[in-house]
Amino acid sequence: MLCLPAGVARSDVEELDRVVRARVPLDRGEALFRAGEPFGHIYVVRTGTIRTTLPEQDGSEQVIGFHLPGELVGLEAIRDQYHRCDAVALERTSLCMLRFDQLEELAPRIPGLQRQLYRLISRELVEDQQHLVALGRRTARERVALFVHSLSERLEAAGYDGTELRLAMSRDEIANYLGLALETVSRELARLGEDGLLAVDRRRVRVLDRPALAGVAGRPPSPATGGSRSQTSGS
Amino acid sequence: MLCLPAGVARSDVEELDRVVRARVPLDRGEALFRAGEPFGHIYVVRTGTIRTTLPEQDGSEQVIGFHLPGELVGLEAIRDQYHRCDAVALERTSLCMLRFDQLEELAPRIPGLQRQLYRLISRELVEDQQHLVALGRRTARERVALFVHSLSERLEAAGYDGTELRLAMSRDEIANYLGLALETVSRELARLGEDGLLAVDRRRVRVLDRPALAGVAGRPPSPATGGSRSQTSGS
DNA sequence: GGCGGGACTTGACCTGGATCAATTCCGGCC
DNA sequence: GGCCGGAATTGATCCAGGTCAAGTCCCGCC
Repeated sequence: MLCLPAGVARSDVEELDRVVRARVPLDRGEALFRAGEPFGHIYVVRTGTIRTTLPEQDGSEQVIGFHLPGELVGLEAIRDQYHRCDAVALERTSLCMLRFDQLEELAPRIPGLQRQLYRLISRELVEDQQHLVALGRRTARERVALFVHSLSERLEAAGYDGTELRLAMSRDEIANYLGLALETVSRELARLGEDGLLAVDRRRVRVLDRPALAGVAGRPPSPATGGSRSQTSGS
Repeated sequence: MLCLPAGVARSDVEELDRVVRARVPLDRGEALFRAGEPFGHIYVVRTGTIRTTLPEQDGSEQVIGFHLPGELVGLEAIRDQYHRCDAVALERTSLCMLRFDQLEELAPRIPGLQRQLYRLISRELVEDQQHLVALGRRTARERVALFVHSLSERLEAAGYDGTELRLAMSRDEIANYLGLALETVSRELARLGEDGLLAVDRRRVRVLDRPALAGVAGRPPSPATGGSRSQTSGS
């Protein structure tokens, strides 16, 4: 039930509880924070999905990330002590809210907590980098495949079934995230369906051929972290 | 001369010196680390430029970032304890090499150091997010303008002249970074020159009209951190 | 100082995905 | 159960930028 559980001794639980100020429940569409608000807490998603967007000066928004259970939200604000993006719940979502100053003070004193915190931060960095790869010179098909594949992997990492996804986000939001038009996302999802990699029914997506999906996505084939090159299955 | 200087008391300098294992000098083209190598240190750029790239399975590489003086390199490796990108010097570069485990142990004990570390990490996150904005549905012109503008700002943050840039990276690397073809980068730089925003001479770029550049880049006009919307200057 | 080669520029053409425009579908509500 | 509205699909056209193809320039090296 804790938010940063790895390797934390039972005896430290009550100390941690001081930091975890609250379990924040949000309804679909509610904001966790908005760009410009002062920074004070970081958040861990427990259930649900948080979308972060960077407001553009022309009024539009760039979707920066979708945060799934176990992932952190709000780190970008540490630098300047105010939030630079909006964070909104895409569905009923529950989060842990951690006072950052207390966490900072407590983390070094609890074995494993500091390390766990660094790992989670690093994970966000890695997530952004995946995103960068998706946006840099890849075809629409590859982007969409990478998106679904990444969602699938992350849901599995959070203990969910990674083959049976219920997308919390609209086509429009996916398109924005991937740097595509929403029509293109729709078309490419349909095509991945026709090709037998996915079964797409509105926001319900079933991964039918994980290796082929990973192939199209341009991701290493498996949890096998070897160095061997391998072919993408050419549809 | 220190690498993480902000707010660190003089008396702690020698402790810090234990952590700073070495000043690493790299020649143009030399690697700081490669994807797959075990993680042990993080690095602070002192002078020069580091390029980080994520290897793709098809053998190509996605340029993830350019790291300028004062910026951190190697954070992505904390998560899995091995590096997932290549880091290479684009010119003669000098870095501080910090043993991460010692830094972890020391940081909480030196007032200001921990906070400074968090800030630098957060900065990397923010930098990646800028990059994401650049890649998400922007025109080639906007991307290139944003790139130059961001370089300019960061160089100024590092104490350099932000109007007189010497690009350490090739057109090809910029193109990869921005998700464009190198010919397009060349053309758009030329166009920004024709329009009087920049003076471009090979790798020498002078910023002639900063506000207009920021406008094209879609960035808020100035260091004025108000909330007021403002117009982009047309052409 | 001349030579070779990589980096950059410039031009012509072509295509992937954006844009515009209906149409369908589903889910909530009365 | 029928109606309404937002979300998604599907189709037709168009264009920004990719690709291909010459040049040109500069810099290091002999």
